[in-house]
Amino acid sequence: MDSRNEIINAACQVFARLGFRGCTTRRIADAAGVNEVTIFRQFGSKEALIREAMKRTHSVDLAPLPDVPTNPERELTSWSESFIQHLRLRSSIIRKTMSEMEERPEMCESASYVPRQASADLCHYLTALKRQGRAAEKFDPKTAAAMLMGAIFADAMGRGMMPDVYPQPEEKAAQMYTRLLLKALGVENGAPRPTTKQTKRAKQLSA
Amino acid sequence: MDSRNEIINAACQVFARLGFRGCTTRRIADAAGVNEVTIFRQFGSKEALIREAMKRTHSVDLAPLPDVPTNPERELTSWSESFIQHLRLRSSIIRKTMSEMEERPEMCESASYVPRQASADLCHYLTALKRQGRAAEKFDPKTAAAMLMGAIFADAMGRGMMPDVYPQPEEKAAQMYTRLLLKALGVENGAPRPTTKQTKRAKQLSA
DNA sequence: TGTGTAAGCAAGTAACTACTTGCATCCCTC
DNA sequence: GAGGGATGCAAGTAGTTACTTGCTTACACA
Repeated sequence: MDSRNEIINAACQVFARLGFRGCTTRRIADAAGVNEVTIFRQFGSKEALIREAMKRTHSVDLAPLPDVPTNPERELTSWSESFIQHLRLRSSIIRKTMSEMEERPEMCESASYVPRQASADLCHYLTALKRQGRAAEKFDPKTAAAMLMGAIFADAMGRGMMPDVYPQPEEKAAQMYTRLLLKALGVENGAPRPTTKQTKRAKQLSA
Repeated sequence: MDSRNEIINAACQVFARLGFRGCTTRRIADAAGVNEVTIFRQFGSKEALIREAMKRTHSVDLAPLPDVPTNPERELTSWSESFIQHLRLRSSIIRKTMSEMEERPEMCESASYVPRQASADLCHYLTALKRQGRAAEKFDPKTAAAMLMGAIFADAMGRGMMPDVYPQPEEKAAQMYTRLLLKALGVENGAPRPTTKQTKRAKQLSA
């Protein structure tokens, strides 16, 4: 039962390098150190194998974002950093998947799980930030989330190809995007700004 | 000499749909309404044909951005809109190119021309904006440019796959990203804010 | 009217593709 | 030690791939 795992891992690697058409059963077998026939005995067909391999690579858990923001810059920065790292580690396979998706729409479901989850988490956090009255500017959480995630995604996909287009140093990029976003939202790192409701309470407290 | 053009166009279409490995000479010939042998007589090899086809698809001129900003919101929004439209029209071929690039690095040069140009134009504009003293916040032009372009790029690539993750309506997305960026930079649409140098002159003038 | 050039067509090459079959070998378990 | 399941190996199938060759047709130009 171990060869099964090795085959799936090998399939992931070869797929990331060469895409669906390029990852032939022979190449997968070579990479797995296994006879080509074993693949067909284990999975029935190349398509079934790739389906399993994709299911595995795309089921990942993201770093969580707190339900109640306390330090937006720190919390968002560390989320952004873990997200960009996730994308960078998988940039090859993500590129391949995005390119195959039109031809093989069944890949879409598993592949879109992570970005959907990330977007939902981020939107939820930004909405909480807004409700806390910490944002000086009006903004649409979905647009803001798409902006930050888009910047991170493009960086992870494009930096290898055009390093001079993206901010330096690479390790600070996620932080820089995050800070820029927080400025757009008018979020400072101090205590929540009073909302109209909170104002009375705040005044009473300070009196 | 006309069949040459039709072959190149067909090659672009088939490549956009199926990528390098999927765009077989037979399929290209069918799409061009031409005998397969003609391809080899005209271009010598499939690789040479694809090279020419890529050269053609990636040589595009972008909407210009003025050297001297006057109305940042209007100017940047219309630039963003033309950029996102450019990417949307070519999303299939861009996805394919990005996915093939690791395997065929020679594609990189022609494919990276447009985003490099766009980044340079945008950086130049944002730097001018800064020098004019119109930005209330300090910012790194390259980071800001990467952020806006990243948001636009991710939208153009990802909306088809996950429409609910991106801001609605689609036609306003570029504008929304642009506005968010301008807020991050602290740019208002009025006259340039005085810089320290300009302050004296401004005071003299107003006195 | 003759000539050159671009194209079509039919056929064929060698390599590769996913996938199958038959048989030998291993190791685990009863 | 016998049986069974997983694996390896050699061979083969039918289809596809890029690319070639030889011959024919069509049109343009002189």
